[in-house]
Formats: sequence, C-alpha cells, structure tokens
Amino acid sequence: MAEFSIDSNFIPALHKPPALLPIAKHRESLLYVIEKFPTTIVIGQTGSGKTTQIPQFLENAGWCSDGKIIGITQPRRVAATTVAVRVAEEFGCEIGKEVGYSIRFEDVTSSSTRIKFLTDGLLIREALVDPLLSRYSVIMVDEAHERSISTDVLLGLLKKIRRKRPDLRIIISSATLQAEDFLKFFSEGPEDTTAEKCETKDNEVATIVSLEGRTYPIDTLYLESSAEDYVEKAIKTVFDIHTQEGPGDILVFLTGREEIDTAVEAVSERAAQLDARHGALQPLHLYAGLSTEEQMYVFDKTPENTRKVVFSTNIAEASVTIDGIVYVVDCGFVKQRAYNPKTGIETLTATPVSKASAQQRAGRAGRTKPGKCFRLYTEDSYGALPEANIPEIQRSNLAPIILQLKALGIDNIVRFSFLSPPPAELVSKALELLYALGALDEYAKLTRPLGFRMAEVAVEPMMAKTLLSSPGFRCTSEILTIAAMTSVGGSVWFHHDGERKKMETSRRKFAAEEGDHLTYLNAYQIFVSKGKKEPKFCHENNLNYKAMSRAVSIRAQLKRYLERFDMQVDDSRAASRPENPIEKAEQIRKCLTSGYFAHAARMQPDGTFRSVEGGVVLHAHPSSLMFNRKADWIIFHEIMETGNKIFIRDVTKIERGWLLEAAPEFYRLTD
DNA sequence: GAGCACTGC
Repeated sequence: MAEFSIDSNFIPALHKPPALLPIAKHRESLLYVIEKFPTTIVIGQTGSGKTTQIPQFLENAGWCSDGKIIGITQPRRVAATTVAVRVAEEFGCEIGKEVGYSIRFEDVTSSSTRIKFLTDGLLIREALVDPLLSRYSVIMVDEAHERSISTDVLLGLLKKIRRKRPDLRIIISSATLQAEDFLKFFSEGPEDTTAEKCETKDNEVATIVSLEGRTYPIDTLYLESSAEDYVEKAIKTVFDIHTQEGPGDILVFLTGREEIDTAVEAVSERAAQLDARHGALQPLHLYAGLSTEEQMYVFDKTPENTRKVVFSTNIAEASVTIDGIVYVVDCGFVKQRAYNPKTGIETLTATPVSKASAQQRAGRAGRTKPGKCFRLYTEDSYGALPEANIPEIQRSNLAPIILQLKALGIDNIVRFSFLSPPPAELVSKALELLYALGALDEYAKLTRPLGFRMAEVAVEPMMAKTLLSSPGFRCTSEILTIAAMTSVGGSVWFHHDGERKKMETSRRKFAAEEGDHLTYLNAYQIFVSKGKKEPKFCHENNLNYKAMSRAVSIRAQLKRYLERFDMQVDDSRAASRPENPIEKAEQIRKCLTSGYFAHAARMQPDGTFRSVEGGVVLHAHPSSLMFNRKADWIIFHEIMETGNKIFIRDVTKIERGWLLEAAPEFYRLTD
C-alpha cells in the first residue's frame, strides 16, 4: 500500500479561513454597533477582511430576512466583481445566486441575491428609479476615503435618504485619517433644513469602529537633501537596493509613461554590467495605457535569482496589487487632473502627493513580510505635504453630476449636503453649460423632456445633447456609433513598441476627410461588417479589440435608451451605402455642432487653433487627423492642457454659420 | 509629435 502523504493529497487553500482573520473576534461588537447606530464608520486596513466578512455577518444576523438586500459599493468595476466572486466562494454559493454583483453591462444577480456588490456610480443610477433605495436594508460604502466623485455624491444622497428611512443602516469604510470627517458629516444635521436639531450624546447617529489589519512593519527612509532628478535618483536607488538589500521585489512610483519607459530602458542597460553574484534585475512597466496582456507581465513570477522591479504610475497605489513587493520607491509626485472653470480646460500636471497617498504607497511594501519604503524627498518635504488629496468633486467639471442630481430631484445644488462642497465657480460654470445645452430652463430646473433624457443617457452632457438632437438631422444611427466610440476614450488605436508607423498607415485606411468623428464611424462600420467583430481583424488594422467590443456594448445600451424615448433608430441604412455620403456627412457634422458648439475653434495661419470661448491657442493632438492638416472652423470633443500646450482631441470640420444656428444665445453672449 | 487614474441598468 502506498504511503499516505499530506502534501500530495491536499491542495493548499487560496485564502486563510475567515475565522483566522482579526475581524472574526469583532463580530459581536460590530453587529451590536450596526444595530444601534444608523451609521457606522469602519476603519480597517487592507487585510482586515472588512469587505468580505461584514456582509456575511450581516446576512447571517438576519439583515436580509424581510426580503431586503445588503449592498456594498466599490469605486472600481474589477473590485466589485473579484470581491463578489470571493464572497460567493466563502458563502458556498454560485456567483449570481445568494451573492452577486452588478456593474455596467454585467448584472450577475438574481431573485435570490441577498448580498450584492456594485459600483457606486451604478447605485446612484438605481436611485433614479428607487429614490429611497428601498431594496436595501444595509448599504456599505467601501473605500470611501478615496473620495471619488461618485462616492461623495452617494454619501450626500445616503445622508438625505437616512432621514426618511430610519431603518436603513449605512456603513462607511475608511482609512484612519478621514474617519472623523465622515463621523462629523453624518452626525451633523442636514444643511438644507433648520428644523432638525443635532442629536444629543444619548442619541448619537454615528460611531467609529477600528479593526486590526494584517500588514507588516515598514521602515521608511528619506533623502537627506532633495533630489534634482527623481527619475535618475529612482534608478540609482533601485541598484542600491538590489546590491545591498535582501531578497524581494521592488515597486517604483513615477508619474507617467515617458518617465517609466526611460527608467525601464536605463535599468535594463545598466543591469547588464552588474556583478553576477548580485543576481539579475528584471525591469517592467505598468500604466493604464498598456493593453491588458502587457499589464499581466507584472504578475508573472520571475525566474530564479532574478529580482523584479516594476516602474508604475499611480495605478499601483490602489487599483493594481502586485504580490511579493518588499521595497517601495516613491518619487513623491502624481499626475493629477484638474478643471479650470474660468477657461473650461482640464489640466494634467505633476503635483506633490498627499501624506495619505505617500502612506498608501508605502503600505504596498508590507503585504507579505516586513518591507522598506524609500522616499525620494526629505522628511521636511513630507511634513509639508497636504494631509489628503483634494477630493475629485472640488476639481472636476460638474456638469454631468449636476445633471444627475437634478434628475434625482435635488434642485438646490448649493444647499445639498456635500462632504466637501465644490467651489461656487465650478457649480456656476456647469449650470451655464447645462443651460446653453437646453437641459435647464432659466430657473435652473431640468427641462422636459430634453433635460431629463440627457440625465438618463450614460454619456456626458454635450454628447447626450448631440444624441438627442440627431433625429432632426436624420443621422441617429451614425451618432450612436460616434457616441460609443468617443466614450471608450482614446484607446481605439493601438500599437506595439516601434510599430507607430504601421499604426498610422492602418489608421489612414479609415480616415475621413471631415475629421476624427467620421473616421471613428468608418472604423466601427467596417469592424462590425467586414471585420465580423473579430480580434484578428483588429490586430491586422491596429484597432484595440477590447475597446471596439466595448463600443459595441455601449452603442447597444445607448440605442435602448433612445428606443425607450420612442426615438426611431434605423440601422439598416447606415450599414449599407448612404444615398448621398457627402450630404450624410454634413448632417452628422451639423448634429455634432448642436452639442459641441461650446467646443469650437478656428484655425490660424500658423496651423494652431484659436478657441471661440476665451481665444486661447490650441494644438491638434498628434493622435488627431487634423494634426498637420488644413481646416477653418472646427469643433472638438476633448480639451486638455499638458506640459505647456493645450491639446484638442477628436476634431471635426464645421462651418461658422452652424454655430449660430446651434446656439444663437450662447454666441451672442460670447461675441 | 504625445495623456494620471477611475466610471455610468
């Protein structure tokens, strides 16, 4: 008889049994607190098990017994799906049964679902149909400290809903630093009523619970004097770690693609001269612009005697977790988006990180054993950093979110209870645009049906207006495609290293003389007809298959909205040759002007553009067909300032007269 | 001649 061996007969568990997580000993007290207080703020580090365990405790304790469900929101789609799959496993059910998830295009829930994970943006959308979110007995807002625009809006909504639904339990998961802000927010009376008094000590409405995490100690090291060139300093630090420190992979935070590619190249060159006794160094890059398969390399196990060093953007701060990182190198900067309400231009600039970010980055070193974090700045500089990031809601274009709030019946935006109120200029800029688009009337009320419909379709306001005016230009089918293609955002064309030339020639095959929007339309139509929606076709034509498939889903969803509004969509003629292609193209360009009149510009003799609003100098982005081409008047989808230049992307030629036709009032005001 | 990261029944 063969000898019995445990090793060969048992497969090690993928994760530790829940009972071993520190959270298990807090079960009773957590349930007590949630029962007693309408709002509970949970502080738990990564590894505390809060996201996976709390919903199961609640389900077990009977919070779903009256047919209501437990909802847990996440800021990201991947998080919502992966956590749901894991909880279903622990719960012992098939995903979509008792435990499910719901994200855009993917509803994996059923009538038996009791624990539901979803993105916070989607829960806000549910509130449009069910304003009191009456299906839920408990709503847990996870990763609230990240302060995404949707999370902030959701928190304001929940505070409002709570007054009408005393039975609803709200759980906010937060990092230590921000817990007090959340407590204060939920303890204070709403700003829009004076009647409700603040609760007394015996009648507290919110409390904080702290859970232990499973992180390991991290040594933090600073520079004695600040570095002049942090990319070079980062590379040197990597070699110092490699030659002087024990085993373990390295994660380096830089700000963008260019820096990262430079660093990867430098490390692979210099690593060749390393003494063999130190072992090999394998540099890898990680940023969102990479294709999924290219991103996957950072998860591969390195060969024996090889140390992995990942140069990454902020994507590795919260969105992507790489196992085996023992050393973190932090340059101290991040590229951050901001919106300037005076010019209506978004900027993307490298800014110093916050203390919260620096701590989060350092924490990436201590996930499997004690680690070290090398900060490429002085301890004094750290002390001077802001405590937390400026919340997104205070530095974004608010037009989309104000449209949604109005549709939810929140007419007085200024008195809505925001955790961090947005600056008044951002609010008035958004109101101005929504008024110009016809979504709001002169009393700032949502118009019917246009405003309500614009709030409902899942594209930004200018495109929503374009889409909804398309029947008047007899080009709804085409605009649906263009809306879907611009929604996937800048990732339609794709090339491997050194294949840029090939991509340019591929792209030229789809090019339309009138500009980028019609080029998108050509690419999409050939993809769904001749390309038969196949990956092979995409590969041959330098199209991003993932992006194209997403465009197909978005288009189908947008089409369903229009049909619900009783708008006819005739796709049959678009697929075949239009009767008069030039006339059709003109209708499409006119229709685009009806939504994008605020994004108009005129070409100058030197090839740059001058914007109609503000008269600033604009450059066609090199990814645009209008780069190096002649035009007169144009409209564009997106505008962004990077470095010292303002770029416009997705550009289409128009005629001046169309602007006055589309928005006579707007142009009278700016003239 | 070039852009951080997310996201929407």
